[in-house]
Amino acid sequence: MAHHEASPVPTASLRRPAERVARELLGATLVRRLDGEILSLRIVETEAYVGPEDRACHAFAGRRTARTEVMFLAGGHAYVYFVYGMHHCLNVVTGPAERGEAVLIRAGEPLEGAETMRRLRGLLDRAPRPGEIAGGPARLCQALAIDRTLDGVPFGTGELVLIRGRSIEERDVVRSPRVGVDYAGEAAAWALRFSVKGNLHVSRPRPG
DNA sequence: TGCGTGATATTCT
DNA sequence: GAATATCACGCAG
Repeated sequence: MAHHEASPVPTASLRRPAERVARELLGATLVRRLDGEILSLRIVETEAYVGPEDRACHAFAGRRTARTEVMFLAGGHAYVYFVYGMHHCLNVVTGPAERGEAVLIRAGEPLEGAETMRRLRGLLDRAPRPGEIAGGPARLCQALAIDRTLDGVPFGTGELVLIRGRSIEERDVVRSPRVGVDYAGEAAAWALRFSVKGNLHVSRPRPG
């Protein structure tokens, strides 16, 4: 048993700007409670979607639809969307209510419940390589059984919890452009992808 | 390197 | 309403 109590990421800290939250969530632990079992992973890669002025953000220009509605809740809620006909992606809503910004959780390093995550990923028959379980936003959701039923749930009170981790040193943080947002004009070049330098669980394409 | 796959947003009638 | 374009991806090959 660890000496220090596991302390949740304070909700107030999630109500700050997405760029800052994305940086600070590196090294934090994402906990998923699934049928009483605890699955957890250490967050090693995130992306900030900074709000109305960000063309890559689903809530660009304040666009408010059935899908994006939870992005306008106050920071600290989960925003889960479905894309490409088969994939889910998990975001942490950030900022104050009505802003429409979020942080995409892109990759994690399995901690507790790795066996169950392997099963959920269909990788029980062989030894997965680093990053194969949760290296990528859709893989991470599959490994943690996250889908739209979790859209809008608050972090910290049930199925999803964020736990503070040892903070990542500045020299170990890599900033690079976000993945798959070439359509977003000048925003495509903004360095809002954060990852832990050299970590093998970070998704492709590798930053840098 | 292609492409599945279906929800979503946008643009028509 | 309906047609169409697009997509914050992953895997096969």
